[in-house]
Amino acid sequence: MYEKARIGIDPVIFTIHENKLKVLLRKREKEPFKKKYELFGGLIEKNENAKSALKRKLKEVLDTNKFFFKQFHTFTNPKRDPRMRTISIGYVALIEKSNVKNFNDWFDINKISQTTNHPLQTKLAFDHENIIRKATIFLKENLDFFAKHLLPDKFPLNMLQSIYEIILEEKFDNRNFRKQMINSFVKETEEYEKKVSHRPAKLYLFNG
Amino acid sequence: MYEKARIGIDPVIFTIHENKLKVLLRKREKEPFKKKYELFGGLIEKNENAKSALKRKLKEVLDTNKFFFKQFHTFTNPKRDPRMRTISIGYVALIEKSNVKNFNDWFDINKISQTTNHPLQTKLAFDHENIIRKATIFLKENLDFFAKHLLPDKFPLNMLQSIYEIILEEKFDNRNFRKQMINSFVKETEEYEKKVSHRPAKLYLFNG
DNA sequence: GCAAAAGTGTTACGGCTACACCCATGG
DNA sequence: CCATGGGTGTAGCCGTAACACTTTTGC
Repeated sequence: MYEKARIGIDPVIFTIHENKLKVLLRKREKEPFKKKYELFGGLIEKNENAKSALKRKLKEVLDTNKFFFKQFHTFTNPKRDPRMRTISIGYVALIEKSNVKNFNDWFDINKISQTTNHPLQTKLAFDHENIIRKATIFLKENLDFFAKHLLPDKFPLNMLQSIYEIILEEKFDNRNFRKQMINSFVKETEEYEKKVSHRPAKLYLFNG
Repeated sequence: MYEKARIGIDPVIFTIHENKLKVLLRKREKEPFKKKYELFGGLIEKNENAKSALKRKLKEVLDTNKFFFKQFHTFTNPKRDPRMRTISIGYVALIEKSNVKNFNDWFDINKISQTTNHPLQTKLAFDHENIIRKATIFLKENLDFFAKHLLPDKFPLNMLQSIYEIILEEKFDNRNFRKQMINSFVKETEEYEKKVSHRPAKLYLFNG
């Protein structure tokens, strides 16, 4: 016989800060998983679809409407929440760092997943470590489409390169990287960086 | 306040038959959407995850365990089922045609989506036309990984090429196609096609 | 004038595209 | 011997990779 379930949404919220890929987490104050870290999830309400629930939750958590998100996988293990059957729709969410109010609760992705080797002693609540792992893979696979949401409208090409290098954990040749981006995704503006104590960079825009 | 929902799984089951990409559908016998066609969906039961529910359902519908499937999107519109709130996890499922028992209920994908231009008069129940459309896009985008599940273990290269051509609706140069596949996905065997009234093709296998 | 980061051009290589004819088998 | 589909090689082009020095600004 079928069983009804609560429908959760779990956004894995990423930003780039201090040259690290970071995820927003909070510490649980109640059981289960008291004092473990978790994603800022929520539940879908009556007459609401997942997208609206997600927007509502992100607005509440981030205190802005300036974010991007995309669904990547739905998690349905019947024991994933020990209290009550709850499935969760996983989203990747991206916010540009100048829209972030404070960086207290943001964690370096590489500091989180280093616990992966200790399956019995995970730092994270529920299946959230798994959700974050899958979200990170999804982010890497789709970086060409997602990178713009981690940048201001106008940005120096080297900032774009550094986002690729941080997320893909790989260095790129500066000349080749510029050529590729100009050929496919970005175009130059007439503006320049300001107030930097070195040669100011030309600013670029994403096409389309 | 949150609302519990039924959790459905909706596999879009594809095969290649008579040089067409076909989807398995059934005609509804009851309201709502009586006499419209629908996917062979199901509901997740107690203590069951989506993957098990899907396997159970596919086994029942296809009368075999020889199929492949992959989750691609979850549909959550609160009005998608007029009877009761039901979200649905969409899967692409693939079956090789020699494992199909009969082809009565299989529909050419291009005959289904030609109704897309008439939004007020869809042939399909619920949001299943939308689910099929998204599944088809997902199949196209991932064909390099999925093609093997539409073929027998050992197959002629030209059969692989025809699968690419049917699904992507695009012709490929035979020499170039062979070189690419041999370089990346397949290797030859020592076996040949049998009982064909022309030069028998060498059979190939997927790597790994 | 020094520190810091921006910006730029060329060559070599490899992969991709375009293209047309011969081969093996059954009937 | 004919019909049917299987199978093959090469040359040109294009994109990618490798590589190091000059420029602009603030201080």
